[in-house]
Amino acid sequence: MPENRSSEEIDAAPEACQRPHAGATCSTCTVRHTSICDALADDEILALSQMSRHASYRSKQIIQEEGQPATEVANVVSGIILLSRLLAGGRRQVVGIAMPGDFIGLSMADQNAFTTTAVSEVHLCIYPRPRFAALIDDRPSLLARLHESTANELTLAQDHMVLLGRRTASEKVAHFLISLQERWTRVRSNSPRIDIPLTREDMADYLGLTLETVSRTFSRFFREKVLIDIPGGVRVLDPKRLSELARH
Amino acid sequence: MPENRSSEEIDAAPEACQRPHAGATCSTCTVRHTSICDALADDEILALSQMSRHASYRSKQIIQEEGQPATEVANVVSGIILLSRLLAGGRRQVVGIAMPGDFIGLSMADQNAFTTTAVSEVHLCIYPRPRFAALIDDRPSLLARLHESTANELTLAQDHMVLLGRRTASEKVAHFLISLQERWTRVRSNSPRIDIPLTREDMADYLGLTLETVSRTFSRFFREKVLIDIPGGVRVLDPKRLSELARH
DNA sequence: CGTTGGGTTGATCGACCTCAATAAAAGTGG
DNA sequence: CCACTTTTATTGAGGTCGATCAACCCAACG
Repeated sequence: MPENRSSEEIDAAPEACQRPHAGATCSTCTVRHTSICDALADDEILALSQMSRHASYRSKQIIQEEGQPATEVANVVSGIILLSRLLAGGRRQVVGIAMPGDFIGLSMADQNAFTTTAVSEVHLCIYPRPRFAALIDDRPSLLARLHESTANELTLAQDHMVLLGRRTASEKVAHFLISLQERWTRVRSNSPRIDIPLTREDMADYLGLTLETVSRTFSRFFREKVLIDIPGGVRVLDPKRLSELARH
Repeated sequence: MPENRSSEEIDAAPEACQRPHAGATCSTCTVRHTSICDALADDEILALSQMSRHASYRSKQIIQEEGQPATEVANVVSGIILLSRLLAGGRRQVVGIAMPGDFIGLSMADQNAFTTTAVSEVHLCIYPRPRFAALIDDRPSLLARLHESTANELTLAQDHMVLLGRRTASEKVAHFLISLQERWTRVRSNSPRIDIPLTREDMADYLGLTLETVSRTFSRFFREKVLIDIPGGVRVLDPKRLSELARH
């Protein structure tokens, strides 16, 4: 059974290393220019960094829970986070995957719209929501950036609706792998290697499938030499064939 | 065969009645306070109305096409619009339904992310994108309202992902009917009558089903006295049973 | 070592799709 | 207003993709 801890704010659990910090870290931040922070001038960054705290999460740890009051918002500094919703009968749908540079709490709603779960070691840069909201009111450029991110997220959501509603299992898996690869290249360099920190079940819940179907689809891709299995992910052998399978 | 006209901007076709107009209409606009215009003071409304034009569309008419440059944004004044994406093999996924008060072009992207199609007589209030963008830059309150709408749209998109990925056919249809009813009550008064201007195929493409499955599901709901068939829509006989079927 | 979480694979089942025929509406033009 | 076409809806028969149920493997770990 998973740990399944409840928390009314972004998790400040003993096992989640946290360090309030003042100032200097933003200048060395690895997502400084890929996150919404990029919209801010140096003096504004200072204001932001002064209200921030950092926290780490272990894999499988729940960060925020659906329906709970949202007291904080955060930037993902490293690691991968699943955004999911629960349904009657234990059914789960993963509605998004957050990666380094992504912002958690785009909508600035006062209730969490989804559960956030770490699927690898995760580092967050966390801001109190009221103070972040105040900063937004002051800084239209930050709001513009926030809106840009939200609009981008909406486009991704629409892509995913198409995937969930109208694609076959193998199209889903192939498409997932390609989009994961693209998102990795935005963080690291491009590579035929795709790291997959998600379990088969996580992927199934993202793709609207069962874990068995995901497993079978991977097996078939291995058998057909489209991919090879490597620890912690896959390596793409036949990128052309993979994108044909994804049918974009 | 449908008319299938191509258009690089919001349709100014001869059959789409259009009238540029100055000023006075906003004060009598039926969606004045349910649209993003609500964020604006009277003098700003004046500025907005001076850049606007109105246009009407007949049912089945394509308003904008996916991938085309987006030169205009618009408010829905009346009628219903489907936002859809096309996929290889003629597959279509409806990613959203716009109703009176909704804004088309939330993301302010320069390419249309989807095709917009009228499914009833539609009236739009249209603004040139560059001038609307300039107004946003001037007016943080408008940007805030735009962001709010986009965030709201994102939440709806996440709901829909759950529906597409994890609900059964009858849950999908029941859920669709309830959400349609809820959205109608935001425009009109609450009623057991639900107007459905969409065809079975439109609904199928929205719900990730085939039109036959949608038809069969309706037939079953009629047979089980959950709904009765009325011209142009349905009447809910057993609201309790309907929401059970939707399994919130 | 046993235990536990994750993965694979097989056998079977069923929800939904596909194909097809028919009916009912809704336009369209004489 | 009535034939005629076109669009939309219904219903059936049969097929299939992915789900379900279940057994087993493997690696990590206390």
